[in-house]
Amino acid sequence: MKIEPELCRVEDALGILVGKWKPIILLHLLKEGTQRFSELKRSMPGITQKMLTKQLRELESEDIIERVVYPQVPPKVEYSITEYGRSLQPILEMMHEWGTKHTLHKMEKLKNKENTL
Amino acid sequence: MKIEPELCRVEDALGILVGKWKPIILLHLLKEGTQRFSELKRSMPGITQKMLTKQLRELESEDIIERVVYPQVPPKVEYSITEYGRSLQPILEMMHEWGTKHTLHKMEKLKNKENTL
DNA sequence: AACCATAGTATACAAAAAGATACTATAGGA
DNA sequence: TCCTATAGTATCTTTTTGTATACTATGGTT
Repeated sequence: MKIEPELCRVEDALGILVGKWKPIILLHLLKEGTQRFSELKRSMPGITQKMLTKQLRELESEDIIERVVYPQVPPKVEYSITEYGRSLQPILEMMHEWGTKHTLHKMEKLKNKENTL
Repeated sequence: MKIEPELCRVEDALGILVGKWKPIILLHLLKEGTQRFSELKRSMPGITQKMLTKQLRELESEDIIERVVYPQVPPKVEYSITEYGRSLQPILEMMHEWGTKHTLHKMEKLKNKENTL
C-alpha cells in the first residue's frame, strides 16, 4: 500500500466525478464524441436544464470537457471530452466494473437472507 | 469503450466512496489493519464522533468493513477491511494517482495565467 | 462519592446539493 | 404577428450532508 492517508489525493478525483450526473455526461461524451447541449439533455431523461448547465460548467472548469459556442440563432453549443479528460476513462471503467460486481454481491446477500427466514 | 451509459454502474462504486471521510477511513484501515474506534478518531483530527460512527455504519452495511464488539467496560470495538472491501483498493490507488496529477495540472494552469498577466 | 475512559445517541442547526418552475434573447417560418 | 427552437438565467423550495454540543452507560480508580 503506497497511499499515505495524510497525503491522500483521492478526494481530488472524487470531487470531479461526484455530482448526480457527471459520470453519465462523461460516458455519453466518451461514447458519442462531440455533443450539443440539447443532444445531451435528450439522452438524460430527468435532468433539468439548470442541472445540466451546472454540471457541464463544473467539468469545463476542471478542463475535463471543452465548450464551443457557435454564434448563431438559435444558439448552438458543443461539448466534448478533452485529451486530459480522457485520462479519467480507465477510472470510470474500473468503477463500472466494480459496481457491476457489487450489484451481484448485494443480490447474493439478499438471497441468503431469504433462505434463512 | 464498453460502458453503455444506460447500464452504467459507476454510481454504485461512487456511492460507497462518497462521504467526507470514507476514503480516509479506508486508507487507514488498509494501512494499519484492524483499528479501534478511538484509534480511527485520533488519526482523523476534525471528525466528530457522530460522523465517524455514521460513515463506519455505512461502510459496514455494504460489507466493506467489519465491526467487532468486545463485551467490556469501557467498550471496545474494532474495525477492519473485509476481503470484499479490499477489492476497492486498486480503485482508490488509481484515484489517488490521478488526483496527484490533477493537482499538478491545476498548478500549471495557474502559472500560465500568471504569465499572461 | 467523584471522576475517568470508551463508544456511542440525541437534538438542533447550518450549509450544500438538487429539483421545480418561470423567464430571456432572437432569427426564421407560417 | 405569433410561434418555434436553442441554450441558457433567475428564484424558490426541498432534500441531503455535515457540524456542534450535550448526554448516556458502567466498571475501575482515587
